[in-house]
Amino acid sequence: MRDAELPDIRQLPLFRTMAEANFATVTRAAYDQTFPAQVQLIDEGATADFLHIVIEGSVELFAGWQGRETTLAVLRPVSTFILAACIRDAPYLMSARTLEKTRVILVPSVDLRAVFRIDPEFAMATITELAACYRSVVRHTKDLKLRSARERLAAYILKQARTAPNGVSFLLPIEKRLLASFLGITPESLSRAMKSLQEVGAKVDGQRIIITDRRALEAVAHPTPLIDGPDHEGLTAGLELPEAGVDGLVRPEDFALSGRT
Amino acid sequence: MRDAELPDIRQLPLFRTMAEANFATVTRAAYDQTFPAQVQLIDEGATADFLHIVIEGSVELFAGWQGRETTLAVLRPVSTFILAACIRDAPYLMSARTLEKTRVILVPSVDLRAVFRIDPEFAMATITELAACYRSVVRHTKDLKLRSARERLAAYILKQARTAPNGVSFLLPIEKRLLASFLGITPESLSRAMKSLQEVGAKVDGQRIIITDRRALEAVAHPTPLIDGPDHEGLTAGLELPEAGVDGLVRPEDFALSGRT
DNA sequence: CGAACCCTTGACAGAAATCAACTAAGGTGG
DNA sequence: CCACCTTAGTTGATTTCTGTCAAGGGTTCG
Repeated sequence: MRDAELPDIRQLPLFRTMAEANFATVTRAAYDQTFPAQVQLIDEGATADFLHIVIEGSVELFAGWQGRETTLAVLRPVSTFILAACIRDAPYLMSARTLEKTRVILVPSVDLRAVFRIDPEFAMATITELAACYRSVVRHTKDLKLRSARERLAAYILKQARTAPNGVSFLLPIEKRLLASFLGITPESLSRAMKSLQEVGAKVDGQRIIITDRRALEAVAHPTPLIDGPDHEGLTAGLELPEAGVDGLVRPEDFALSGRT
Repeated sequence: MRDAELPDIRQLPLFRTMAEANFATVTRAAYDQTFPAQVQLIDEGATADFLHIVIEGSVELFAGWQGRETTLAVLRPVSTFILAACIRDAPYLMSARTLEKTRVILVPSVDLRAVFRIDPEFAMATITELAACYRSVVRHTKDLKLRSARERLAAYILKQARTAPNGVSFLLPIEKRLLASFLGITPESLSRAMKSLQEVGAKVDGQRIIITDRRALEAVAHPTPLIDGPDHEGLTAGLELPEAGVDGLVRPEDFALSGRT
């Protein structure tokens, strides 16, 4: 694989602390591949041969059953996925596909398993990473079981807004149909939920969301770190969002709506 | 703590492989406590000071939000819980309460964290355990997002039946209201779902379920290891069920119904 | 025996899915 | 450059599913 992204990977919590020699071992055997959009990287049910690391682009993790499909996470650089399946040498529970042109590093899971047997630092990092993944799914499950669709959407909007520089306006980092699937509803239901939240305190204009009444939204979502996660933790569904206003300044156009309403 | 259960704990996958000295360290600092039914052991949001191990009885893991509540798992001996929170030294995402008279070992999480830094075998076992927990929650989430309430119930029944010695009849290992909460529905909805499955192939008589048409049930549930888990893996909601016919023999009364239908 | 509590059932309300039609935006190829 | 096609998103009408509220039967336990 090419070396240009090694420093990025090395900086991941998972790889940051391991011995240099072991990092070399793992990455030497790894593949570096770039895929176009809508390529299925992983088939649910297949055996886990590679740990995947998203370097550029974005990847959807989803699962299907009886013709239905649901997305479980959307990953952006730089993050790893399907670590658990690699560890257990078990079938993937989720499929993965690229959402856009995406660069992925593939680390053979055999190498991975070999290394965290001999590198305590890496083992430690793996434990921490897995615990974080686990907690993330638990929160998602709580979200699904305790909140209604509208409440989930409100919470999602507040969560996204918190990461926005101005805290008020942001662009949806993923397509609405994908967001719907992540929230566990149909696109139609999402559309209606959005509409109903407009009357509450979230203006919607295409990809742009503008919070007009945070209090009112919070009265719907009742955000809590025990479901929505602490501020410093990344969400699974599209944080690190590409966004207008990334420079931290609030721009006039962040509040401007385009023609249609 | 008393020593009588040390061998049981030692046999847990999590502790089986670690060095004897380290096992001694961990258990020496541990508490052994017995609680009556309906005692809340853990408060969601509190910081994780102890890894818990159920020795006798059963424990419900649940979470609440805005007056609502949902159960995320029911644990029976011998199993550990809230490992992830202990590792990350983070607030518990779930509360826990005893469902009956229950004996629990409490291992201080500081000791735990100290030991898996110095014991590679224990670190390895922790990784494996966490990966299993993660996969279990992912399956639960898929169940929730991909199947309807009736389909989830059918799948649950088939799963339970597979673990029964005769494969056809078994006793619900948990109260129906608890099962409802685990499946993410109200007790009323569960009751109706049960009724509707009776016409399909699952006779219900109080706690006893008898499968009268496996094929028909499977046509509803479409069971798959990618959601329901492989045969050898334990379910989170009440496997290792206390059950008539545990000796492996099929008894006539397993098929008998009591008076009312 | 009474008081809870679990479970069930019925009637109803609300939430979300489905089916269908329509708009808008983006890309393609003539 | 424009006609055409595809796809995301919206909206409306309707059905299906699930929750809520209320009541009653049965059981357990003090």
